[in-house]
Amino acid sequence: MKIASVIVDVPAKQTDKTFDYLIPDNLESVIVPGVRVNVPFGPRNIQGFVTGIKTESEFKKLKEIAGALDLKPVLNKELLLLGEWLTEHSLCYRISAYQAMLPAALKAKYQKKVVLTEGTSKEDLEEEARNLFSSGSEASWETAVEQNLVNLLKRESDRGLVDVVYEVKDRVRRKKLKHILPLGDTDSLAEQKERLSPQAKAQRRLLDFFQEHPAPVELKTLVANGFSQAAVKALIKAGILGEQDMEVYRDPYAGREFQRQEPLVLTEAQEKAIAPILSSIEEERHEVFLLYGVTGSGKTEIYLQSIQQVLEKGEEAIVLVPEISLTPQMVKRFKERFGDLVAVMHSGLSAGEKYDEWRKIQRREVKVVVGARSAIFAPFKNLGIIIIDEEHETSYKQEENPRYHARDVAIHRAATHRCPVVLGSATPSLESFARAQKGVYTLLALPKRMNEQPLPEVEIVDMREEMRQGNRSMFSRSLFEKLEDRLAKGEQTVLFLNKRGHSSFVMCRDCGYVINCPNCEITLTYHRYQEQMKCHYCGYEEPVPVICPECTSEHIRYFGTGTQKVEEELTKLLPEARVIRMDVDTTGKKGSHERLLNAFGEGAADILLGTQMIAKGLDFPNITLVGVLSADTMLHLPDFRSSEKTFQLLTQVSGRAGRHELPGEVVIQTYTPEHYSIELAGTQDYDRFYQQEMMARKLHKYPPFYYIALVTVSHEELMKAVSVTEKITRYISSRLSKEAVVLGPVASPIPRIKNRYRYQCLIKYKKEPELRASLRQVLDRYQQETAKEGLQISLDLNPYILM
DNA sequence: AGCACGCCGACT
DNA sequence: GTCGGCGTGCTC
Repeated sequence: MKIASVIVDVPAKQTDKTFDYLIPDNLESVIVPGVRVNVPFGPRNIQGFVTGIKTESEFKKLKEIAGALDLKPVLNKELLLLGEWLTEHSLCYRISAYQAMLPAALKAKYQKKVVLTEGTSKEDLEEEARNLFSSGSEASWETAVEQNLVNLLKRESDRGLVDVVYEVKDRVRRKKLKHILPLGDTDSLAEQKERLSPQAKAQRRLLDFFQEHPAPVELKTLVANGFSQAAVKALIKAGILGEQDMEVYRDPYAGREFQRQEPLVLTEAQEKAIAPILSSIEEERHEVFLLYGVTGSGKTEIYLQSIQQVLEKGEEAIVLVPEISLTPQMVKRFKERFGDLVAVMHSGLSAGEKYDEWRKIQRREVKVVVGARSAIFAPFKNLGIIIIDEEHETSYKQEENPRYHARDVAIHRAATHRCPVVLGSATPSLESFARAQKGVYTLLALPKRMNEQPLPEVEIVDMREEMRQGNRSMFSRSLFEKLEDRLAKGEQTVLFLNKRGHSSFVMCRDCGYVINCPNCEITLTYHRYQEQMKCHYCGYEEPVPVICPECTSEHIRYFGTGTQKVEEELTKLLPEARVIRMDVDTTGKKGSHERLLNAFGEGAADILLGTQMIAKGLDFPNITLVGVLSADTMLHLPDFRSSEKTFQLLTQVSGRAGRHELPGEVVIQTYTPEHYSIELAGTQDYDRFYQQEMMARKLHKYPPFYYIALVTVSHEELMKAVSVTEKITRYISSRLSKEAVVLGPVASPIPRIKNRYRYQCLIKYKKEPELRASLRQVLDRYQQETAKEGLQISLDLNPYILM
């Protein structure tokens, strides 16, 4: 008998290994590595992934696999290996790695139920237990617990009257639609038609139709074409037509017409940049390219034509974009070029839609996937290229287990497939640019905009000076004048602010009391719309205070500026201006993001006001002014990348202006105009910024000169968190070389979240082959306390958020 | 992670 | 003498 090795769906240290199961005869052909199975595990049934087949096991009392969930493996050989690599690389459990690689719809749902045993009727049970089974022979375990019947049921179970069963359910709902099809061939249809009663005109017409199209047709389509349901029903009853539920894909882009677009003629600069990529594709050589091109320099066309080449070779392509629902224009360009060969995967899709897109890939029905981070795991078999657009974006790093960076996964996969990776950006991450400088990546530069338009003129306004001149408004005089000017000319403006809500916090003017979250060490944010104070970390909400809780003063003031407040201010100052506001609050609903953007593109508003999310992708000819209300809000975050992020964001936002015929202008308002990331964003001088920032990183021993790893320990008791972090810090220090720097224990920048104290230890290192093993040791050492005493230890090799 | 098993104190 | 509390260790 054959034996399968299975990774079970229990994310825990002790179960992070394979378990062996016998393969029952009837499943022998189905059970291959990569299929999901149901297996008995202790007293319950759970899901697992088959990772290997063998004929012998050290374990003697093997159980049998209960069932297979797939007929075709959901993980191919490459992805199974990639999962192992990911486990090693990010120090997570293997099951977590595999689950991260699949759409959420393929995750198991568990249900615990009580069922009457065969031959038992509910009258046999004790009275209290009977009404539990009022609606049949089974009841959910949850309601049994609610009704306090657990003990009773245990007795009944001992008497053999009930059983407790564990059900593993697939979440997948394949969408099915009723289709109508002729049961006989065309000739028999003609025959049947003759036999119909002469009055049955409609039925005759229907048969005419099917004689011409002998394929299944959706009932809805028939009705839409003027056939009546009655006629269809009659023919089904007569046994001439049949109905069948057929699986269809949910298509998020259904009904959208994409006009076929042919490749554009490349500029000389583009030709020069694409040549090495094409030859790498041709020679099946793995190489990483950094495509460094200013906004509007035509990177996308290079992506498109590289993919074209890959498709001609019969291979496949993955394109990662930061968060695709944000860039409908990007999707459009891919669909226009490659039509139905494109699958799209992003967070705006429902679980079912994501699953359907994933299936198209699995069934080889598409050749290109355009998607956010997790699309890097697309189950293609012949990858010919991987493209990561806006390579510097932090959303490529997953901030929960497995904590992977899509760039690393991309390079790993591309190496196995011997194909190129193209990292594109106008403001590359320091890490990538440094690698390109060192020759690890190949640098391809597109220094000019395609239309030869100069980059927009940037004015940096010192808001301290405005204040001194008596301007207390949130708009500098210069920005306000320009706003009025655009309004008069009928041109559009984008105003950018990186904060949501109304005002960031509420403070008492008499005693200085600031309202904090009771569970987290963080100030509550005022949300005007719901008149609530909200915590962005734990979701805690409370009404806005009327009097100060500390000193009962009534002088409560709102500080900081949010998008809502700017909007109000705008309507006050420029009542005739039509404003569209875009932030998490107004784009929460599916599709609203795209709707708002389209409305702006069609000229439904003069001013687009928004947060981060409007920084990229929007490309409208009528935008001639971009205003950044406060450039320094993120500069002061406790994060060594804050300068880099500020520079990238400002450059990105500035690029929104004047992309077409009309020249653009940018106004950046700041309280620290002398800071190099703001000053150099003003002149759009990436190279000088790179030099400056590299010096700072070298000095403080940060990436790309050093790698970093972060250990965060959290516990309800402060002392426990501190002492564990201290022990860990000491242990790690003892295991590393003298070159490594171990900082800690220190309180996290957010020292308490959801009533848990947080301490951390930061490790900076260049080469420490022992580090991963040591960190695993740490997890092992504290495993019991993690399981029982509510201790949490999180490890992040290459963290992007140091909080 | 669940869950059973087992050992201890409080009770019909 | 039994019920139910939680600590311990296993799940192929």
